[in-house]
Amino acid sequence: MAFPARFTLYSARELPYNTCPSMIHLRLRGCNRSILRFLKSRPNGTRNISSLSLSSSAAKPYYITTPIFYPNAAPHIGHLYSLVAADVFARYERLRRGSNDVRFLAGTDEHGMKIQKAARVHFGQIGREKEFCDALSERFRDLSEKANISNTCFMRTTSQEHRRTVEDVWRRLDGKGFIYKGKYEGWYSITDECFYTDAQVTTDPSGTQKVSVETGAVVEWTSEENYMFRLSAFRDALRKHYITDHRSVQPSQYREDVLRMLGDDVLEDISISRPRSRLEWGVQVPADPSQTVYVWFDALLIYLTGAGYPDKSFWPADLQVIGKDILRFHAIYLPAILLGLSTPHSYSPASPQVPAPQTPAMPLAHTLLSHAHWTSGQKKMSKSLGNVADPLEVMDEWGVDVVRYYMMRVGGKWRDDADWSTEQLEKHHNEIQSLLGNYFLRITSKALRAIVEKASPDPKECLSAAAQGRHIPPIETPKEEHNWDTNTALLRDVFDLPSKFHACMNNFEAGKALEHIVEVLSQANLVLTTNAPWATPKSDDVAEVKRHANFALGTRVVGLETLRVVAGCLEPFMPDISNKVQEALGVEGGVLRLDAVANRDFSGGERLEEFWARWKGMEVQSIKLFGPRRGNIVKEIVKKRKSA
RNA sequence: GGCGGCGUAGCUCAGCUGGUCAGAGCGGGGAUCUCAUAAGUCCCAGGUCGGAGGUUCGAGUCCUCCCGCCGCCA
Repeated sequence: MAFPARFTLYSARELPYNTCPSMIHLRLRGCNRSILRFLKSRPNGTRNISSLSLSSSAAKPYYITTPIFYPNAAPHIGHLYSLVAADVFARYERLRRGSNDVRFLAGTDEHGMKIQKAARVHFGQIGREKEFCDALSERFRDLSEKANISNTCFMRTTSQEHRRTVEDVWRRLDGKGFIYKGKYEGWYSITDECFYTDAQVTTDPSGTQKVSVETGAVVEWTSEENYMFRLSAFRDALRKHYITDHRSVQPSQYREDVLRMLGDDVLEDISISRPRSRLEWGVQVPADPSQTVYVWFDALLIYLTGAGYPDKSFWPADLQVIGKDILRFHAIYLPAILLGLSTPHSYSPASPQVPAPQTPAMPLAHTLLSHAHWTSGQKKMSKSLGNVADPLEVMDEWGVDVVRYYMMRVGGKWRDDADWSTEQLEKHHNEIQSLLGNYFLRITSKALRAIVEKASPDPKECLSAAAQGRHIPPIETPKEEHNWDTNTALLRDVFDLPSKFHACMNNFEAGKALEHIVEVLSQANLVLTTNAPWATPKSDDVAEVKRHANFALGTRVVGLETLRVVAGCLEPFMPDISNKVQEALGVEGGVLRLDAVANRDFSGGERLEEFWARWKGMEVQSIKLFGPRRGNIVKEIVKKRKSA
């Protein structure tokens, strides 16, 4: 077990990682991909490592989270969407930092009534919830692996360490008076696991029972003792935070939604426990065996557990990707809890609003990225409508990267519900295949290479000439058939791409970032057609033939450079495709820092010059980047429609 | 019921503080080159910018009302 780097056990328990059955945290310093590869090659892969952090700098690692999924339902497109969105930013951050200093949490939310009930139905006996969850949770781990999500840990709310987090947070809040015992009354729905107010229930058509207006679930009037959390005490502090911090919630419309939620008359305290008699599958309230911590309180704290709580070296989260349906929990409840943990004061009725501390022990997450949902046929996906797409199947059929591309290209604006359809998926498959895959083949074709062999300059000269608007050899009035201006224009846009790309990603505009990439690729295809470097020279004159060969080489090298930069930017979105291109171009390791992607002045970029040099006479292998083009699905659908 | 948002070419949508704003992409139709294992390129959309009023020299762009969707809250 020779390890090329030092590692330290991160959890309190001194268990060697290779013998621990389930929960190990490793913190590896100064290590590289080979360790990850090594770990993944082990029989269990990374599965018995619940957290792995690679750290190479003193700065706080970037911490990004996805929602943790309730595993009772099968993985669907929405889960994949959250995962991919977070993965794009995780991978982007690695590129930007030029290191793997990113902690990326995914996981499952496993407590609660639904699971308890389902497990009992499944096994026909009680007490086997954990076993039940093990299987369910695995499906989400599979989804993440299949989709090439680069999460560094997969946390489950049923883990021991998480229980300790929940208990500790509870005690601290309780110690400061933010938790009190209250009587809770309302219309309770067992299926929805929540209480409704009078206005939220109605009598069902048969007139025999009350049901929830929203879900139609049967409700019954229930009264019980609960522990309450003083959410109301944090309203002012939260409002201030969201008014001041414009990056706090993205896209901005959701920040306005949050402010609206906080702007209502009063922020009600919320119930955070359930009688244990009804809910056993959950964390027991410290020092009160009759109550179980309510699931959402439990679940939200996973982000702290994932950050190593009570250790704070990863906290706060830099980015929390969530669906808009859980905005309230992440924008109000969790921050209120964090404020409660941070404040040095205890609750006092005399000053019911708790101010946010100057230097909070547990700061709020920097940014919440809230995304909309996927619909199908403009309707919510639901089992009853039978319009639920299976993400695993879809990835099998279309390829992981194509699905990722589609999701981010269409759903990368985050704010509007996007419609999922095979037609659209096919269109986007064809789009990227043509723009990138086909362009790659065009640039690397044998025919073009044959022409280029007669050229004299080296790739660096070509790029330098194109960048500066020169011709090789120099000429006063270039002929139309080999005018380098098109190359110059393309190269300028290629060099502009990374900064545009950075600007978008920095604003969490993934869709727009992809748009810029698509624009460059479109232009590249156009330039290639315009230049037609494969055309036979119009004159037999030796100098003309030579000039043409040079022009063809210039066009080809600018094309290769376009591919290199595009592939670099595309890496967060389509990691596999991107790496294929980068490997073919001779970009070592498939990793390229974005700040090194473009080197406008052609000086000091040693690495760049290295692979440019390599392109001289290099056989960049023509490879197929995508699966076969799909042309029939749309046509068939149209046919059906016409005949119907 | 309250608050907020949306309604622009067949589809998906751009249009910031009112004056080249009537657009892009896709689909569809036509043409064309041929380097491409998967093609590329060019041309073609006459949509009363949901409807009705109003402000203004001038409004998808501001105001009012109405219609239709969608969120959040009650």
